[in-house]
Amino acid sequence: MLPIIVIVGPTGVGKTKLSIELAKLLNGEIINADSMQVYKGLNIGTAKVNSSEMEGISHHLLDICEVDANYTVFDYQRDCRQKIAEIQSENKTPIIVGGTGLYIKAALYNYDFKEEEEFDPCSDKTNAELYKIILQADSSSNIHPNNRQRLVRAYNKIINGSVNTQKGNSPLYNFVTIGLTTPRDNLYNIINNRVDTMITTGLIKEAEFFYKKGIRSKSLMTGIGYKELYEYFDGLVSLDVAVENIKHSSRKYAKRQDTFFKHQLPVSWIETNYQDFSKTVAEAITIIKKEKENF
RNA sequence: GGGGCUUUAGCCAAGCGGUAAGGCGUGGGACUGCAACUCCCUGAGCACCGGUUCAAAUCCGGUAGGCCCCU
Repeated sequence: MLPIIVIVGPTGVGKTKLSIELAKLLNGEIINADSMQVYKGLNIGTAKVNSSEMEGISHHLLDICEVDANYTVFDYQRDCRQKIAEIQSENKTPIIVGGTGLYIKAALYNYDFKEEEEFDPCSDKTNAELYKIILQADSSSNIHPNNRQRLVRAYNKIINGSVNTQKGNSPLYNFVTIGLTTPRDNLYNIINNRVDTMITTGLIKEAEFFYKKGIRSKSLMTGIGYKELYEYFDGLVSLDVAVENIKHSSRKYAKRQDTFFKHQLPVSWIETNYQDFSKTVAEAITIIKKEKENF
């Protein structure tokens, strides 16, 4: 049996295309690992695969919740593990594809999440106070004292009785991680052009549909492409500025993805060959075969 | 031809005699519940030449570029 195949890389490098080619060659089924593509209706802005591009390959964890749902890593970990089990029980190869590093890592490694009863936003505590409490509970914590979001999270873990003294770095599955990459300037060009294309192919309408319904859920207010257009609809910026902001957010996002994958996952990198994509596929196959021997 | 204003990092910009704020971008990094999130780190010696002063981006003179007004 083949190991699980994981395909990562910044937005726009060709992960989707590679995943489908590999699925065809390796009897695979694809599991989405993109935190925004789980939402129904966010299609253009998230560059979601459409049914004709799927070429008959089964895709999982796409469109599994409404835009106003509050889907998190906790849910993803559970759902992804379940899909892995299902696919493997049919003797097929799970191919996890996506840009959300945390989701992938939480699914594949021993990350422990517990169902939590209450969430304390800590509005009565300063960062310094939270930091102090966290250090007392876990002296190895490396959360920065300015990172309120993480401090509040860690504090809640403590009051829920699940102190993270252990770093989750033990993989629970056999898997190969293939990272697609391309030089930074090229990536930025691709991103900029892709945003222009999204705009001309209906991103504004897609976002406006939810805006008019008055929906300001997490997905729309944090998803790149949507949050910037909401500012435009709100009359805060011009359309041109909004589009520039989308490009800018996308570039920064791609950079953060690079950093995460480079340091948080055991990635074998391949530079995408845009002239002859079959060479990219062949390289991926070579890596997978080599890994298979090691198992 | 005459007069006034202006010139600080890739961009915006503070500084008004005592040894260059800040923002943006860029690059690097962190990462167990908003992760397309959140957070951290990262640069110049002040257009050029000369002068005054213990000390000049800051004052004076000249040169060059920019902006504006007059003839």
